[in-house]
Amino acid sequence: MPHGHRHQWGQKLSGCGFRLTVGREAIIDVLARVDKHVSAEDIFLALRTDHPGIGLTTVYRTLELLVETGIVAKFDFGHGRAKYELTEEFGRKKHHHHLICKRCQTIIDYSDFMEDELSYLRKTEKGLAKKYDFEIDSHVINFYGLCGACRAK
Amino acid sequence: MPHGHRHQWGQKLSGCGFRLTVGREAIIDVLARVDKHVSAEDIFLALRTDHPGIGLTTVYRTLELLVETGIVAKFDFGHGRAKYELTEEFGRKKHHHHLICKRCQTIIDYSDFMEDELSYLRKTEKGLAKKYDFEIDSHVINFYGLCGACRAK
DNA sequence: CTCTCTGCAAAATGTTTGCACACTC
DNA sequence: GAGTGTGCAAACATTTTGCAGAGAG
Repeated sequence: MPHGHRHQWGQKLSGCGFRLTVGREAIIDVLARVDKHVSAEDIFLALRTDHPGIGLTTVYRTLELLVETGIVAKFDFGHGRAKYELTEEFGRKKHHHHLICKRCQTIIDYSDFMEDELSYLRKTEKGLAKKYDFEIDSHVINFYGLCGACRAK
Repeated sequence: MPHGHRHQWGQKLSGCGFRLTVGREAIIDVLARVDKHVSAEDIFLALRTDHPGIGLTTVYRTLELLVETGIVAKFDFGHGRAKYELTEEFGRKKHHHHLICKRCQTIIDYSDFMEDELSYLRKTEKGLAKKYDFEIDSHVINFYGLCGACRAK
């Protein structure tokens, strides 16, 4: 099932003049398996079992490459470490946004209410692009607050 | 003119059991003067002339305190350093969002199109709060892309 | 006078870089 | 075989912490 995607990113990488290496494949595999935001270290640790040879440096360098080529998206939630996940085009996960608990720092991904978002975004992006001469290609929407568990305390 | 605000945050701080020190006042003054996102180091450097005694450590500790008490908002745009600015309640700046250039990392604040946003947010926040048992108190909306100058190159 | 706040230096954290060797194409 | 990719160690940048002394209430 993931083979369609695998070929996709393989083509993308070699199409951009980058080589398909064992390390890169393993890193993308981890991202595809976990299906949530992970840090570079998360990936590094996940690789320890099957690919103990891959160093943290390679993980960082590969992630940078994947972000450049649009295979991976990088997020910074302000908790000290960057998080990464496959983009909509290359992963299984559909477009989503974040609910971030200020206390326990849990991040909930949601894909609800996207119809409302769509109409708002279309108008806003169009207006902003025109007014500020800015070509918008992506957006991040985060809601901050307290999750139920933290409020209960 | 800034005195109304000054008293506001002074009361907030002492009300929370924190002391009003020269350093804290100077740091909030910088934030009030610059009226844009600044890093801890930006503040530290801005203080070098009038308050050379204030160390970077104090800036960090004060900012943490101000974020806790809701006087300052902390942003992380993923460019390595956190940025701070006075919250809507304590600063002159009204509610805004960000346009971030992926190439030159310029951040444009905009306050346009807020009417469209308001209706979208009201619906979405309400729906999310209910579905995920989450008490939302703030949000961040960032648009990423290329500014006119970078596109011209 | 008490207790918080502060500067300094050092530590901790996350990420990047230099270099020689390894592997892909 | 040519040239990109990699591991390791060291460098780097930002932020945090320990401690003794200074300052606010």
